[in-house]
Amino acid sequence: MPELPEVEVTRRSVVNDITGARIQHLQMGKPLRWPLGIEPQKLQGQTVLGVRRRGKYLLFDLDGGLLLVHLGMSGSLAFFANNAKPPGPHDHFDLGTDKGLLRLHDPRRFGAAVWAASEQDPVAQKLLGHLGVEPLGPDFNVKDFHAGLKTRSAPIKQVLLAGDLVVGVGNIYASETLFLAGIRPTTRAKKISRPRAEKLYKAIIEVLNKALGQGGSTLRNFSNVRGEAGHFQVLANVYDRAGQPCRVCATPIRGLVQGQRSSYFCPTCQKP
DNA sequence: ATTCTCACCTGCGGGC
DNA sequence: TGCCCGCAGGTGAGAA
Repeated sequence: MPELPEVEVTRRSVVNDITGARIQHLQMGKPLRWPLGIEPQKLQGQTVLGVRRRGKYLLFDLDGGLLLVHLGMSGSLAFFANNAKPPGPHDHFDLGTDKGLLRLHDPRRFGAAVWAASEQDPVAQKLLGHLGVEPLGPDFNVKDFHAGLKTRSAPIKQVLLAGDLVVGVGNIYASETLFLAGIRPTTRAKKISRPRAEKLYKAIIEVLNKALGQGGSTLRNFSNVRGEAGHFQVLANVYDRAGQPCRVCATPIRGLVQGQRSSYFCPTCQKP
């Protein structure tokens, strides 16, 4: 489910609720992708200092360490200021605090909550160390982006998804940004010229910001911590629109599979 | 070093 | 109605 916009929407919707909260209890459900890595009771009494985002990870800064949360494919967070229901069969991580209960709901359990002493902790570095630049941050620039593309022979769609050049672009927004840039998903990254790299660079920023403004995309069940869905999906130009007419030129959108992930493109608007 | 494939897990929609 | 299949917003590990 969640790509950068959804994770950032989640962060923004929870940061005021959780910042300053003192952890009172922690309850785990079924195992998630990775173990928490600490005895849950050792988090009791710690205070949440803030919530940051790195790629698709949420970083809860505690006064005694760091809690990394990933939403996987089907995860979402909910915050209950009071009277939360008991955890359901897909609620696998409950963080009870004096300000309310933060709950990770994740049917497929590809998500995770991982404790690390700090960002330099090997546990954190294993997850964050290889991540590329933040596309909505000050370090994202055309020059470095194009230089990075030049070193990769893989199809551009898969380079975007890999997250080691630029983070946060997942399966929906990869197809959408490539449509906006007029580049086919199969185009080899190193073949992309500087002008086209610049179009793609701008498209990434534009698409992610637009999705943020729509509260993200809700295909099945994504919502922010107040249970509100996103609306970007209805604005998608190509994602999940195989066979439907391109919104620009009416050519039927094509679908294909790359690296076991579906891609979508307009054969007229997007050039190899 | 980079690229590719697999694995993890559950639910849902489509076709028969 | 019910079963089976394929597919779903991610990503680390291991192989090639």
